[in-house]
Amino acid sequence: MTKKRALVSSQTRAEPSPGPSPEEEPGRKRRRGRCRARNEAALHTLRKSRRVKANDRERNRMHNLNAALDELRGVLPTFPEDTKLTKIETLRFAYNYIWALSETLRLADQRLHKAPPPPRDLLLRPGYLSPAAPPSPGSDAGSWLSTASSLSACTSNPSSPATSEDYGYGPPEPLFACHGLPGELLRSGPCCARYPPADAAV
DNA sequence: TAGGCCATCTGGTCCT
DNA sequence: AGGACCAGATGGCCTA
Repeated sequence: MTKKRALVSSQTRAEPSPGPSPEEEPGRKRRRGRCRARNEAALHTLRKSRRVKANDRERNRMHNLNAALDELRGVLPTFPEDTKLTKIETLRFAYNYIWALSETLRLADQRLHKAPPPPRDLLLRPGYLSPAAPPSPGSDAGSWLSTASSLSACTSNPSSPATSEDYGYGPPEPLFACHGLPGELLRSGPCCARYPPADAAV
């Protein structure tokens, strides 16, 4: 494993602390030079040990970060279940997933308050819940609903970001496409994050 | 073999 | 001063 290998290497790679040179001789000037050499050696070992500590902390920090990322993976539905999303996929998918969940809540809330339900044929339209353009947080769903007809279900590829925008704060990629009602979205939509089912297109 | 993903190291910067 | 955070560099592993 890379991790173990690197761990070992970081431990073994530590250079032996430079001791006093063998050709040291007694004498005043020599002694001063020896002091300097010792100071430098001490400084060197000090720096070295600080670096090693810093490396250790950094490694630990990244492990914590990865653990958090794993937890996030754990709550994201994928298909097959043991699919491991990459880091970037996990983050972008989580973004979309949260958006989809809140959109579902909003729709449910609308219905609860007797708002006219969206036409069923619209709900059943392929890609209804797969915003190709932006589920930007707080945005109105209407904007992307209008583009729904141009979407194809489960065709996006999250692992190949197309533009530099993908890494910025621009609209997220459509990591999944959903076919059907919001409930179905929650159950099966995001499974398309990585392996779009071939029969997903309705 | 090229490209993607990842872990680690490292030096710089900011904060406490 | 020391720790946290960050971004660039490097090298290994895996897959198409």
